[in-house]
Amino acid sequence: MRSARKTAPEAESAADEIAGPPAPMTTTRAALLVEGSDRVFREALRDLMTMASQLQELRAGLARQLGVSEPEYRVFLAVAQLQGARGVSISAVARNLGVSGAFVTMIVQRLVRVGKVQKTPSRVDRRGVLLTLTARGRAAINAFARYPQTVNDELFRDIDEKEFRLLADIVRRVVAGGERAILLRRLDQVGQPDRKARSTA
Amino acid sequence: MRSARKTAPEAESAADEIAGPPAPMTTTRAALLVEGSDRVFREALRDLMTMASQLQELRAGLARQLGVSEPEYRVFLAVAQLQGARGVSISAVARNLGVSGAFVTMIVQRLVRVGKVQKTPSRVDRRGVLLTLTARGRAAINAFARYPQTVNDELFRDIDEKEFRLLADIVRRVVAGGERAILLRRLDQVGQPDRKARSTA
DNA sequence: CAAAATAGCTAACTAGCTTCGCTAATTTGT
DNA sequence: ACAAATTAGCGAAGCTAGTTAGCTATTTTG
Repeated sequence: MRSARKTAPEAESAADEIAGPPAPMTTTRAALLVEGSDRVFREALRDLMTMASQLQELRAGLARQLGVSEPEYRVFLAVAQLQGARGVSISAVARNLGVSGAFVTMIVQRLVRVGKVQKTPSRVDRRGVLLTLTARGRAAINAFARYPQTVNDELFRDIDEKEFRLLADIVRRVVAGGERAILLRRLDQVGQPDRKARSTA
Repeated sequence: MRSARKTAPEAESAADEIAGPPAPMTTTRAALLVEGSDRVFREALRDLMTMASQLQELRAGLARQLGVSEPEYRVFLAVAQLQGARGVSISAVARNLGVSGAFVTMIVQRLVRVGKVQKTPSRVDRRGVLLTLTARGRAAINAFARYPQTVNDELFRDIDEKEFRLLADIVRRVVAGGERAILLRRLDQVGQPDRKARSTA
């Protein structure tokens, strides 16, 4: 993602600010409306999305610093975090990241090739494989630690403790709302005469 | 995106909860640490990411409801929102969405093919084109309006007005922090003697 | 009025991730 | 004990979202 808007707020030409058709509300909850308009709400939603892509971009930057692609970075961190004392399986990493096992397999191959991660066949299940960081991987992650720190510190520079806790709390509740909303959506869908029907089981 | 984590919090096997190596802090700001640990901070960051992908998933669901792909949906809404009285140019939509003009061109072609959007050559600039919703497009968006509403209402069901305003405010500041952080990162990069340059192409 | 900039288009390509189909090992039902 | 079903991992093929490069037609500008 290459920096969204530049600084050019010209949406039309430069002469008229015609509103066009009314455009329906995006929420009906009074608490989310400011002066009867959903404008602030839409902006907040957009900011949320912007923040999300910033976080992704920053993560991509950190990945580059470490010399790996973004998905490699995610898998690498997941292994670091989940390996415990014996190592972690491909499928556990896949579940943790919410991606397919086949994908983790591929990514891990690259990480092994560059010597950051190690695969040792599991002794208790000979189909399985246990992933651990190599010494080089651990060294990399330690040497690297200060970058996420500076990034995160800058990100939240203007947020004080009270705000942070509130943010954490609110976001947790919105995530819960998200789960509900997604579920609702699914149920709604089921009512429909089944379009696409395939896969997902 | 096919449903991330299910509900299975099993990361390893089921027997041990070994901690593994210490894992470096992800922030140094005291305001972000709870009891000297960055655990809450990391969780908040993860929640933020989760929320982002929920929003995306919900948007994808709305898109399907409308019978278009996700990027088509985004372009469609952007046109609806920016068209004003005369229509909006391809490049304005591209800027608004933060994607390349070429991409918008393609997406718009599909939307034109399915009759939701209209291209009329601009009379004042014969290179340009003005995008507007067709009658069918407008009808679609109106018939459709209640879906985003129910989704958004459910999403923020537990958030009251005060919290909403604070959230909007905090997020705005974090976005500003994100811009700073990204900039910093860029500057840092320039200082370095260009590592790797090639790789992965 | 020539040079540079701008709007849009097409084509070729990349990254990230999925599904499908396979093998080998494991678990389960009888 | 052993056939049937399941699970772990792998490779290949394919999909989607997006990009860049290069082109043409037009407009703006020194």
